[in-house]
Amino acid sequence: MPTAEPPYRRIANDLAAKIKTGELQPGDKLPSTRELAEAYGVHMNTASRALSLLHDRELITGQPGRGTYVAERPGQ
Amino acid sequence: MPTAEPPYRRIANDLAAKIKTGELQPGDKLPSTRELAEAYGVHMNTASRALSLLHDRELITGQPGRGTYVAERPGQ
Amino acid sequence: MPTAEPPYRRIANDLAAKIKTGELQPGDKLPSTRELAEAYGVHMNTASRALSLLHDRELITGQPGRGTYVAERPGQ
Amino acid sequence: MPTAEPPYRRIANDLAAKIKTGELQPGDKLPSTRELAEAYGVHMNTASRALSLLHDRELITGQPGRGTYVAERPGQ
DNA sequence: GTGGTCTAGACCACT
DNA sequence: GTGGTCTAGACCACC
Repeated sequence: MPTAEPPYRRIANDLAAKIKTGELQPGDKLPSTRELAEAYGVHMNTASRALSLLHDRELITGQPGRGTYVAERPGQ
Repeated sequence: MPTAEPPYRRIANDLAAKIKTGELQPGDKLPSTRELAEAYGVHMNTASRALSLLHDRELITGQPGRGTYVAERPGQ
Repeated sequence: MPTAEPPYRRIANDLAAKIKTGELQPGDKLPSTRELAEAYGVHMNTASRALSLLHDRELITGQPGRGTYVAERPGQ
Repeated sequence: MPTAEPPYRRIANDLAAKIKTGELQPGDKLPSTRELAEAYGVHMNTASRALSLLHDRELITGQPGRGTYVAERPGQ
């Protein structure tokens, strides 16, 4: 059995999918780290890592503490 | 004698070792922050920081108010 | 109103954004822990924790007593 | 130009090389996180990550806080 | 009960 | 001066 997806990737991929399908539109505000942690039932550190990953992929922008938003050209 | 390991890391590594050796099994509940603090003779803050480190390493999971548990795939 | 982002994360993300946008360049010196604490109106501990997060993300480098600097390859 | 090696990998590889060449023998005690951080001029978080990597590769064993040691059969 | 966070003030080691 | 850590005590939200 292959290694399962780590939680932070699961969350990141979930959000990425919502962006891809248009459920989350460019410019939309994402939940805060704390809200994500509660929503997905994980530790704040895990939620933070998920957001960090999306930031790296340039799917989201902004200062997460002041509000994280879906990038205007997600995936460039 | 060179500078020693700080207590919060000592505690974190101690728990990590117990997970690695199987003394703590995936799904097992860890002692509460307060219990850990008492067991190691440190302040709650210090014990909390140790647990935070293990969260980062994805060795443990759990959310506030529900306790802390050994991750299902510790170390991925 | 849902629970907000904790200050130490807000500060960390704020600094991370400045690095990402280039407002803070690789090699630049960051404000000291004490300066950050004053600037954001928080305790030194809180500012220190924010910097620790950025260390984990490899966005900043430096050792005790020498100041903190933007990493050469922020975000790898 | 290819992405440079992140510091924590550089340190991990450095230690791994010392184990491979026999400069560090099975059973030898490794420096503490703090000592490693000082020796390599990096943050404690970075040194900690390097040790964690070696632990994952089973090159080292033990509870790092109580002392980390070169594994008896490094690389298995 | 649980974990998470903040302030306050102190100490240490290194530059 | 710098960053890193610890204690002490408090508060919050969720179960």
